[in-house]
Amino acid sequence: MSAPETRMTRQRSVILEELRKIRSHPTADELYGIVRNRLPRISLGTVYRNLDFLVEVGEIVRLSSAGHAMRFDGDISRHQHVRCIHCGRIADIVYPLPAPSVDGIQEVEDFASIFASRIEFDGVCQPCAVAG
Amino acid sequence: MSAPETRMTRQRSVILEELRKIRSHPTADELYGIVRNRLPRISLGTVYRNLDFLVEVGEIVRLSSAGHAMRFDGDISRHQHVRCIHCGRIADIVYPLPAPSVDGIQEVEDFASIFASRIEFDGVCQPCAVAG
DNA sequence: GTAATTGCAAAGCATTTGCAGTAAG
DNA sequence: CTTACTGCAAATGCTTTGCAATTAC
Repeated sequence: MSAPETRMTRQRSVILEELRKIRSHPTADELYGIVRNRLPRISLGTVYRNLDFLVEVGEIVRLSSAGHAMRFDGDISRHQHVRCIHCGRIADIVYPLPAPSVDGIQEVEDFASIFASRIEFDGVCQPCAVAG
Repeated sequence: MSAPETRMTRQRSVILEELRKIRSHPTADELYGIVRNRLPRISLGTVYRNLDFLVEVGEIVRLSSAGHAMRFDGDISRHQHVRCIHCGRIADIVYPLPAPSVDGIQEVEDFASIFASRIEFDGVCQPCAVAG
């Protein structure tokens, strides 16, 4: 039982290409709209399946937005994000401190391992601030 | 148009009481199950509405679990969380570094303000580690 | 050729909402 | 009394999934 082979379909390459081209951290549905300009018959399910696949193999990053739709980032370099608490829009942020190391942790109950950390910021984006 | 008055209903007080009593960062549905032991006729909608209200007034904290169900914390003291990437379980963590200050931020496009930050950790909880 | 992947449509879940009835103050 | 809040059930929104038809390799 070796790992199944993977195929670079047109859909997959266009999704990856478009996600890398833009900087807006789109939702699956937004990316679906963008990709449909080039592949009018693609389905939303295919977009979701390919985003899952691309996250799995580390080509893109899935951004956790609490309660809101997930967003995706084609830029896998180390950086942090600010999320607008009103509309969910996400922007990149350059934060000068190093990512918190897992070494400093003092107390955790019932966890076997901790291997990643992330700093997240909350804010209000310009359009939402103007809209009140 | 003054702010509407608020009423301390039995449902609201039991929800808050039970959430403060446990340390498991339950989902709305899990808390619904717990609260139903004392209020068998309560509805899930009421649990959601009260959790929203309690978050709004700052009595409890809503924890953003990416894509998964939201979890709630009756402990509003400053602490961080580890989330199990397999089952979503959340544990408290005592992290010694100060929360990142918003002052150090160097670059943000299109954001009017940034006012909160949070460190999150990913891990694998004991039960999931054992389960493989 | 074979099986990974697709499009489509239906299903799944967490959460929200409309409404008539209930109860807190 | 007044109106915030409740239970119920239906609706919403995002994401996943089953299946027969494609298509990459």
